[in-house]
Amino acid sequence: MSEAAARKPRPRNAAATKALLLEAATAEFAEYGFAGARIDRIAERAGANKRLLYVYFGDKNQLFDAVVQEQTEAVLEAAPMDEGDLRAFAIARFDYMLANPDARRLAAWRAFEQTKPSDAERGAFRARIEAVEKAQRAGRIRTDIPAADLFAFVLRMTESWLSAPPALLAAGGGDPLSAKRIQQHRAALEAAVRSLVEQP
Amino acid sequence: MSEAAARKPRPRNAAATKALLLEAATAEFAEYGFAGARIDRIAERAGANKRLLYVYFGDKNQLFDAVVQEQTEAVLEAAPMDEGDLRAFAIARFDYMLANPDARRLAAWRAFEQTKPSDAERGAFRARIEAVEKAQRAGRIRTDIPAADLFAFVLRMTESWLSAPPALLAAGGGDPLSAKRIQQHRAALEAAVRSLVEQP
DNA sequence: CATGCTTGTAACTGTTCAGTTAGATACAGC
DNA sequence: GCTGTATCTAACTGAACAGTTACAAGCATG
Repeated sequence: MSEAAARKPRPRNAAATKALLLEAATAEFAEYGFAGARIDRIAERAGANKRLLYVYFGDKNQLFDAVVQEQTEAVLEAAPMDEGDLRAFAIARFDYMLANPDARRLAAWRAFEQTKPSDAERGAFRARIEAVEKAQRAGRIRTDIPAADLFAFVLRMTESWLSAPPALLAAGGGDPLSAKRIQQHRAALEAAVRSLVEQP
Repeated sequence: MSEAAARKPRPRNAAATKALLLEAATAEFAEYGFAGARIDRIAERAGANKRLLYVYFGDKNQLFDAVVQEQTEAVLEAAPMDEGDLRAFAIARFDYMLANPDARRLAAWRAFEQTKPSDAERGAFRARIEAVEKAQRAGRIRTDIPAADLFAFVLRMTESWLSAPPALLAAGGGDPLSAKRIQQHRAALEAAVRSLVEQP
């Protein structure tokens, strides 16, 4: 019993433990991707026992799905697109990605891992494309490029700097991620999207 | 000896075997990423013995470096940028990525991987940025967006459709990767880059 | 204060993996 | 043909990994 007394079991709180595990998993998957992520490391990050991970989430795949779903919803909510305003959408998405590096990296990983998209995610994209189409019909933005293509361009442009190849960032002078440089790029993004979407 | 006769050892050709292994490794890393790639599967793909992989390339990390370096050089060569012509660059890069899915996936991987970029790669990016700056000074393209930012936008736009989130491609109607749709997007890319780079 | 369900832990298991060992076969120079 | 070196192979090894087992302790309800 001398040993047992030395242990310090964590206070019992299922919801809090589950949230800690999800948070730890988010960081782990963002850092290493799905294949590179380690279950033991996630449990350690969360300060929880590995077993609980299986109790709460099933297996590694389901845990990854849970992380992806939460992050996807957060990004979609953070960057809405009212009235097909691609410029506002781009800036909102850029700001969110700037504030949430894990979300940025998970988005990149997900593009790579090619998992089947959920109906909800597909629906969210469809709604955005339709909003762009509506703006086209209203004559607010150019019509010579299909709405889906226009949206795809803008989507990628929001990540152009923050997820640029390291070699590209290193090629320029100065610190590419200083607050000042980031603000400069943010202004560039706004100007670029404006030029891209306006009637030619 | 009865068994030995049944085996069919491959003809001896070090250079050919090495090339086969590199090709197989490229496909494997493109498909699964670094952590997901399997050494045994690479050897099997190449129809060569695993041991040779260690003889020719060292270990998994060095093999990955060899693949990345080869692919990086190929992409840089396929999409040059003469006179800071971003439009021609974008189309050339798009066409190359269209014809080389492995290169596309490896580029996506490299974009967010944290490894230190090589001097050669950094130099290649620097040369491209300088070409854009030169075009700016010559008054051929807009100057209100820094050359590096402009280049980063165009770089990403070349991958917007081919590496779009699956949910986005699935949201549109029809087959997003049919030859006809691809050509439509190619034209959209050309128009988009033109609008983006011209003097506002 | 007993019973049963929830939350937690440590130690274990079977498998898969990168990397190694020991040795066989082709081929070039003598 | 004999010998040494380069090329190739199958079988092995130790570590790492996802997932499991067996059990302990808290906590609510009678």
